[in-house]
Amino acid sequence: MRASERAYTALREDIIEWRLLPGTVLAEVEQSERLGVSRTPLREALGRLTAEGLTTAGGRGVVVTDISLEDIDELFELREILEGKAAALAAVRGDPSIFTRLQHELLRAPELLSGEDPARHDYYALVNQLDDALDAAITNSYLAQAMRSLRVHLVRVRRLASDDVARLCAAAAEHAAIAEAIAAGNSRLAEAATTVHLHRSLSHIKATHREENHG
Amino acid sequence: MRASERAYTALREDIIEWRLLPGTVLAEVEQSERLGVSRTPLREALGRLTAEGLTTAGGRGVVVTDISLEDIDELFELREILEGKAAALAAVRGDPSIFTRLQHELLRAPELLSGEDPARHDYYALVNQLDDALDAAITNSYLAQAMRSLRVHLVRVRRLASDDVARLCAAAAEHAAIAEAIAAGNSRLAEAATTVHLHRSLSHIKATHREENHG
DNA sequence: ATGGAAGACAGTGTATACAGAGAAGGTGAT
DNA sequence: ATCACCTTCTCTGTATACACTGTCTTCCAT
Repeated sequence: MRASERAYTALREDIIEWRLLPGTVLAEVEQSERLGVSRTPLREALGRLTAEGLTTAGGRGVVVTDISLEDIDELFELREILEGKAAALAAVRGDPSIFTRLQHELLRAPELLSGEDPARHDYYALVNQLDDALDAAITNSYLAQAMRSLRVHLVRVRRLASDDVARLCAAAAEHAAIAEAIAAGNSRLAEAATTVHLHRSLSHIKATHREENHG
Repeated sequence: MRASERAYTALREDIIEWRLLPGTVLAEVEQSERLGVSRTPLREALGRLTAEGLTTAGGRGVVVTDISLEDIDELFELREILEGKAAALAAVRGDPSIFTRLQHELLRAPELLSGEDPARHDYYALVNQLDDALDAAITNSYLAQAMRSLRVHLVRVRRLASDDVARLCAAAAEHAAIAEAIAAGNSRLAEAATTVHLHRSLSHIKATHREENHG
């Protein structure tokens, strides 16, 4: 694996997992020594992170981007636009059998969550399958690219919320509803189901965020 | 100005103006010598171009991205999603007086086009003002960023179409209609006017593109 | 004549050295 | 004591040298 790739992956993980907090300055010599790569591949990694919006190159050095509550609102506003339309397009263009299968698997998600995996690996893999199926069904690389770039920030926000089993079960049911609507070819229902899901996710995130601030 | 910035700007111009055609391989040594910069800043420029989608880093070297007719359809599909919603949001959140002023200036656009500027500089500056006003009005940096990244590709496509005065006058009238709807606070009308405008633009581009292929 | 292997070459990926700019701290003068 | 200026240091931006990988060509053997 290339050194720049390693540096990029490591820094991205550190930012998403909130080990590198917003406002942290990523000095080139410091980070290159920490990650065991030279400055050149590190600069490439920082460039990619800045292009994704995880860092900003304003003035002196590269700084980890902050995510405020207003940012989360804006993030979900765009998410609703993109994913709502994507679900509608998938309902028209997608292969129903794929989404029917995903719907049934999502309805069995509570079984996955009762397992002892603290990282909920199987659960998130299943949700990623739905995302991938959406990307493939819409047959629009620009839209898919826009959604991919948003998901990076979303994962970062998600780490702020408490992933309790109750919410994840509810989210799986909402995902199943989206898959069902797509499989049925009902674009308006698919878009509506996506809107509902995103609003519930946002409410959950905000609620847990408020709790943390008051705790 | 930094060398990497110069290289980025020059390459970007060359790609947008179709001086570097799709499929061209941008070898590092070759381009660094041509642009008079070292390989290091050139690599940074290529990285930014690749992040924007103007080039791809697949396998051997960096290659200028191709734009097919299907790509244009996908591009405008996403554009309609983003700009339609942006117009609707601007109608709710924007300052009406700004868009009223832009509406009136756009209605006088035919005067600008009757001038002898072959680059239509004043005209495009006015259209850019509308884009900037939209960006500011929506108060959503993620949506604004998504639209900005699309506009790069749009400018590239626009260079394919013949910018005849008739079409530009019609486009100005359509822009004025969008501004009017935003100023009136009518979000549904603003979105509809945007949809109409984009469909007409797309039809025009496709028509001229067909002509060129048959000519 | 054809296939395979080896060497040369081209081109990227990485490291390091050097230069310039900006900030911080200290010192002198008022 | 405070302010201004100068020095110095640290950091980024750039250039260049080196290494490695993949490919193409050529030569030898069958």
